Amino acid sequence: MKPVTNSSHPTIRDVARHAGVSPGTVSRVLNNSPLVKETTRQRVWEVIESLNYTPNLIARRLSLGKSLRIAVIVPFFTRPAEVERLRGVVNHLAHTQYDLVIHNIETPEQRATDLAQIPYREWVDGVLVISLPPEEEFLPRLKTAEVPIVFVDVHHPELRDFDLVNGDDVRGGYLAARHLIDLGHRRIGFIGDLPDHPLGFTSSRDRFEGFRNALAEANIPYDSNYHAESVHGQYLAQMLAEKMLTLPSPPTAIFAASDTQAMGVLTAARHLRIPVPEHLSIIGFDDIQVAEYLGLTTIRQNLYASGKAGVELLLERMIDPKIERRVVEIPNELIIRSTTFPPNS
Amino acid sequence: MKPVTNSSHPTIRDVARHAGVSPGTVSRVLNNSPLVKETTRQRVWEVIESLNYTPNLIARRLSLGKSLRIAVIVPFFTRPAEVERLRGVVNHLAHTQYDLVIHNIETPEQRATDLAQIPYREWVDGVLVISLPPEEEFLPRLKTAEVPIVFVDVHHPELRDFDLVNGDDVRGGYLAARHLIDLGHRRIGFIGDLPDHPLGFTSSRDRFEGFRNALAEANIPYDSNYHAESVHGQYLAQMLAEKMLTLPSPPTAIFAASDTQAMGVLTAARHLRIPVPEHLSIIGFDDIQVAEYLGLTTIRQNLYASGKAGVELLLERMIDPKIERRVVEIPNELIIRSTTFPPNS
DNA sequence: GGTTGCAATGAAACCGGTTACAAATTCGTC
DNA sequence: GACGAATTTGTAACCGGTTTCATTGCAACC
Repeated sequence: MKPVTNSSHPTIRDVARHAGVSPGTVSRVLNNSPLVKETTRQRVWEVIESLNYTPNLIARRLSLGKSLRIAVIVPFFTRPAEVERLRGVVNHLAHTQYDLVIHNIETPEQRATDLAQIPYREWVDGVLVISLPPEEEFLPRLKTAEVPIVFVDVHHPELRDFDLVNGDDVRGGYLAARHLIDLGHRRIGFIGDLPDHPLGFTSSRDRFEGFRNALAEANIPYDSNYHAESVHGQYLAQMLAEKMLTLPSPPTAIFAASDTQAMGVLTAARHLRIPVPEHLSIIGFDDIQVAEYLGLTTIRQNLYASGKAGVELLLERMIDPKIERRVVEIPNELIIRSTTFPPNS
Repeated sequence: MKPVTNSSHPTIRDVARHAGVSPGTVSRVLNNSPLVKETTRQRVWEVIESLNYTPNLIARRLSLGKSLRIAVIVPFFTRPAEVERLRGVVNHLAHTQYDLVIHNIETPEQRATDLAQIPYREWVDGVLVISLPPEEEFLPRLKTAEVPIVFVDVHHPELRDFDLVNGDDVRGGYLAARHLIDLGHRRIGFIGDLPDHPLGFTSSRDRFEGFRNALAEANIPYDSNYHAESVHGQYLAQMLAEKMLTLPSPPTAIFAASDTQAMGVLTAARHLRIPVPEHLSIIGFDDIQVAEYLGLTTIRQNLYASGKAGVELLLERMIDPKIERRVVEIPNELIIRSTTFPPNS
């Protein structure tokens, strides 16, 4: 046994030398191969512990041809809803050997760069795309990517071949409108995002679709005065709401396509001194954390569960790429709090 | 020139073969070495592009002995304040060749595992520890770690050897109290976290210290009735506030050690029908996103800047480990909104 | 024309694991 | 005690880059 002269970290060959075996045997011990005699296994473990040896993951990756890493591509990851999804991802991944690399996307250019580079075996073993519809031109490349890709919260007709985790925005919008209709409202406003977001988000549009379905079902005609859209944000929603609420015949209820926008509507009502919910009912979407504090009636998406489900699908597909394609639906839920009430007739 | 028979990704040797040069030369071209003739460089680039070659980062890491990766260790990364810091980190890192791996910590055990394993050269090239004081027993190990470590928002006397990025919680607490005192308040309550948090957070304690300093400076005696602490959370803060506000001589103003807790105080006031700010002033800390919506007076920490500064320090130290140790202070700022007002005497 | 010197390139070792294959050891049986 | 089979171990190639060192090619100079 030579003394340890190496000041840096010991390698598998150091361990082998000290234990009087070959590097291959040490590798087998580390990987719990059954092909090692019990006494040898113990001797090797003793040396490993006495040397404080830890395997070099990078070498391991190279030799295995795997990166042991998963990328998640997510827009505006500081938004409350995305954070909650990410929490599901991170916590589930903590129990595995995989690392998580987060790619934050805020512009279409960033998305193009990342979607183009990521799906190569050398970089990551799997990709989770959250809330980010791919551009048409990238679809062929994604379909032939060498690593599995799972989409979470992405509604796009061309994703028929991928594993998906989705909430049903159309149904969520339906639930919201239905709730207002059931309370007796007939003049119901909608405030959402612009339908042509540069990153192609569809949730607002889909929620509106469900909203319209519910209205149609109840024979309430569509009134374009009660329909307003703008770039996502609380303040702009407030502006739209103030305009809508000062119409000659204002709505008695407003469905906002997100809780953030619902907060804008709440502010507008406060400004105009319209009592909520007595004279104006407001319902949001997402159930972000502050919604409970505000007593905001909303549609809850189980965001944590959607992140977790996404990782699970991805890990399973990484193990066996041939399993049948699956679609997980995360149900929406109506959370009734104190901003909705029957109209005062 | 042989045809491309290899279905998988081309390697540096494929490029070399097609360009009629050696792998070493291709590597030099890729790394912009000046030791390559211009004509050769062009020929190699042409082949690289025609083959759609991209270097295998893992092999590169192994060969360079670097992981090209940075770890950030952060507790409860879904909390609004941490998210905002992370945004500073992620966005700044996007321009570099480094990847980010996030380790979410929610228990002391997790912290122990991660702090013990991470600082080895094989795993990461640098570590950013956010809001997480190390346990005493780990300090020696951190001091002899092989990779640079930068602490952000960690106040601990034993970190004299590390680069630090900190807000001044004591001063922030002072600013908050000072504001209330300047408005004329004399009966001022404090609601914060328990001083002995399992993860050792110190911010609430420090903010209280600044608070007491301001009181002492104004000759306001300390009254333990006006001092309450509990586990972090909105609801528990509400309970404490309700108790404090039903004292025979309740405070006219309350400083909450976080905006989350300030929201609990707001709820308490609403329950007890105490008008804010006319009969009760409330000031928080952090300036989380919803604070603006609520009109909450608070102390703003520039969280984005602190995350960004942390990465900058880390990257600089990774380039040159011998540079002088630095401490960056992120100033706090009093944001006056509509929950503070002179007491009605 | 023969050196000298420098720029450009190639060959091969190396990073630290994994693994196919060959070799050695152990075991059971006759 | 010898034999074959089963078990265990060693050897060496390999993953795909980087880099040291040796070598080549070419121009400049005497």
